[in-house]
Amino acid sequence: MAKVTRRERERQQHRREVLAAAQELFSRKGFDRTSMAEIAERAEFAVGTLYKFFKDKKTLYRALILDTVQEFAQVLTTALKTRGTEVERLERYIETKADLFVRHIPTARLYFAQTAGAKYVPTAGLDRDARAVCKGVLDALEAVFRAGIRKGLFLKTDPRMLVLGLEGVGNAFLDELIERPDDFSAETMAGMTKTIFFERIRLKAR
Amino acid sequence: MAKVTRRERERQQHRREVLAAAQELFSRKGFDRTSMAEIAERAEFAVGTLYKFFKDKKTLYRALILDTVQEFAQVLTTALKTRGTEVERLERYIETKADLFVRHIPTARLYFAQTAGAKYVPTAGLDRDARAVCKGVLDALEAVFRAGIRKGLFLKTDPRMLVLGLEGVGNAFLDELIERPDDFSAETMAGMTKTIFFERIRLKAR
DNA sequence: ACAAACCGTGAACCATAGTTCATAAGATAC
DNA sequence: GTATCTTATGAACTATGGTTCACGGTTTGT
Repeated sequence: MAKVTRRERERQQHRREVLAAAQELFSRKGFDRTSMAEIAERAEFAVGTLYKFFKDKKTLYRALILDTVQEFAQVLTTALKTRGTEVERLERYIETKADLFVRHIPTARLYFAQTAGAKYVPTAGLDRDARAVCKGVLDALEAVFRAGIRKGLFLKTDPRMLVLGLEGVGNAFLDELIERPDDFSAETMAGMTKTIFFERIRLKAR
Repeated sequence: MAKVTRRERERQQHRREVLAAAQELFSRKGFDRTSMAEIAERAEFAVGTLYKFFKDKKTLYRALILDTVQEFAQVLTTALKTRGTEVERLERYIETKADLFVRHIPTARLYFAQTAGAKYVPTAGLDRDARAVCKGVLDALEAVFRAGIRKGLFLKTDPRMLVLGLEGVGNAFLDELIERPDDFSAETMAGMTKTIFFERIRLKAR
């Protein structure tokens, strides 16, 4: 008998189905406005079944967030570690992020909920280790800026400020992209981010 | 008998006290996680009393948001309408906003909840006219960019993009400022916003 | 001084939604 | 084929929190 039996495989499959349903609902309506009954209905299970997979609602949410965040963080840090100058690496980060977000909008919303919007989301405080993963990405970003500053590529400032700034512009555009996906392309958004952050917006000197 | 009797004055005072309590709680914990009982306790009234002032919880929240948002919008649009080049006006906007936000942190959180974080806040949809007020500020901002572009001060792009970008950077810094007010001053934050947005971050050409 | 109007009270009411559990259905093992 | 173990079910239970309302105290007007 194989270690991974059909039973176990199906169980895991069902678990994933629950997570998928939860992802759709949580990302659209947030933690408090999504009920276990809704998740159950969407996943085509009874409420009680959800509790076979997850101890309670918070645990389900946490599991979902952690999955989501880890997956994204993985891709983003990889993008940051590619070869090239610091500017090129940051540009790759921006493009990758834009691409990733348009392709996985519900996931992106949840990722946002943990990063940008975390303070206004009632679930802040449920996360802990998801937060640590997000911080990992920001730290990697900071390291790139730090290196760039050392090499004289960037203005000599607190790299944390640059991280904040880049994430600020980038997320603002991505948010727009997610909300109105038909108005602009991922490329436009990534391009604008790069322009604002690395080129001059203002044309004339004062 | 004066039109405004003592009774009416005190009633209005009590109403304001309720709003103040609600502001503190809503801004810290959000709509869903704040109970009427808590608001009542903090305002030193009985639950029933809250319903003498506001039809229900949503109405109370809406009233609060509208007050908050109008007050802020007023100050911000004024800042945008001062004399000077477009760049100067935007700079004044940035400084004013930073100053306003540090001085009124709970209010600022609520303002954010309506603008930046609105999508991840379960109360999205309660607002309507508050949203219109916020949009007014963004439109004024867009007009300034549009004028700047026409005069050749800024890159010839969609002014909406520039609005998004400026708000993105600015809010990212302000958020940091609100969360960790001791780490940085309002001036530093405003300065960084201006640097990123109007000057060059990158020093060398490619 | 009396009545009417007003304000504040908080226990009780009710709706919603998270959680449990006895039971049924199905799979696995022998 | 039967026994056993696993999984799924959803009605019932419970907790939480928004809302109501009958009441007591106080101010206002006559």
